[in-house]
Amino acid sequence: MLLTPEQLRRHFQERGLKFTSQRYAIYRALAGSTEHPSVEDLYSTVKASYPTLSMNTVYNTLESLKEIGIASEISLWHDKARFDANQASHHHLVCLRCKKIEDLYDDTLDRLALSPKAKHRYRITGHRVEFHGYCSRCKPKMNKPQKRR
Amino acid sequence: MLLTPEQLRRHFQERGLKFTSQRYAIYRALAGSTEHPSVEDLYSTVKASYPTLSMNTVYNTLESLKEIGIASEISLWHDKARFDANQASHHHLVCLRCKKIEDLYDDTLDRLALSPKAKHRYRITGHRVEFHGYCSRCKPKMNKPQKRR
DNA sequence: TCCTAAATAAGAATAATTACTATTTACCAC
DNA sequence: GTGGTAAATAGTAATTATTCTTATTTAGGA
Repeated sequence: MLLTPEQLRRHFQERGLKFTSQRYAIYRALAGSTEHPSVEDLYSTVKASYPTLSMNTVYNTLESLKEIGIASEISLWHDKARFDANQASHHHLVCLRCKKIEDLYDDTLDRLALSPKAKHRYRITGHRVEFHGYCSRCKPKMNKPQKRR
Repeated sequence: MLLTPEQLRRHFQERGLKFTSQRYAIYRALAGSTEHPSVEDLYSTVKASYPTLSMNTVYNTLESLKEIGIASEISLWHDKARFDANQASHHHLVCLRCKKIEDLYDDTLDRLALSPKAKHRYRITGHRVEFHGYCSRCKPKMNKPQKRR
C-alpha cells in the first residue's frame, strides 16, 4: 500500500518536516521495490526523473522516513564490521542507540526452522534472531540519537 | 574455551595457512571479548603488544579465522546500508554470496518473545529473524566468494 | 640451513557516508 | 496572493572504513 502524496505530506508535516517532490519520488522508489535497495540504488533510480538530485538528498530523505516510521534500515551495523568468536548457537540483543550487542542463549530460538517451501529453494546454513531495543543505560535517552563513535 | 596456540596452529595448517604470533594475539583479543569488536577495536587492543601491527593484518587474520570457521561476522551488509519500506512484520532470507535479501512472512516467527529476565532489562521494540544460506542461483557456487559489486 | 610462498607493514587508492555552504523552496502569517 | 523564514537541496569537500599495492620479513617444509 503506497501512500499518496497527500498522506505522505501529512506524515512529514506532523513532524515539522517539509514535503518535497524529491522526497516523494524517493519514497516511491523505496516502497515500490522489494529489493531492499541501497542508497546508491535509490539515487540512480530517482536520478532518471530528477537529474539534479544529490546523494545528500537521498540520505537526508531516508533519515526522515526512518524518523517518521515509514522506512527502516535493515543493516544495523553497516558502518563497521563486527566480529564474534563465539561459535555456539546464540542470538543477539541489540541496543538501537549505543549499538551494544549482548549475547542471548535460548533453545527455542535455536530450533526455529524455515517452512518447507522456502527450504527447498535455499540451502540454509543457519539463522539468527535479533531483538532490538534500548538497553538500561539508553532507555531514558531513546529519543536523543547518538552521534558517530 | 580459548584455543591454545598449538590448537590454533593446527587449524591454520590444515588449511595451508601460516600461524603467526600476530594471528594468535588477534584471535585472543577476539575470543576474549564479548563485545563483538570491530576491526578498529581489535587493532587498538593488539597494537599495545605489537606496536608495528597494521590494520591489514587484522583484516587479513579475520578473513582467515572466518575461513577456518572460528570467527564470524555479525554485520552482514556492513558495506552498504540497505533500506525497506515494508513495515508489516516480516523476516529475511539472506543469500550469503550475492547478498540478495528475500522477505519471509511467518506468524510463528512474528510471535517470538524474549525471556522475562532479559525483557525487564531492555525495552524491546521488535525482533527479526534472519535465515542465512545460498539462493538457488548461488548454491552451485558456494565456495567461490563474490567480489565487491 | 636454505627456499619459497605466504604474511606483514606501510602507505596509497577506493567507496560509503557525513559535513559544509550557497542557493532554492515549502509553508506559515499576514 | 505576498513576503519572511527556516529547512531542504545541490554541489563539493572532508572523513572513515575497507581494499589494494609493494617491498620486506618470516613460517614451515625440503
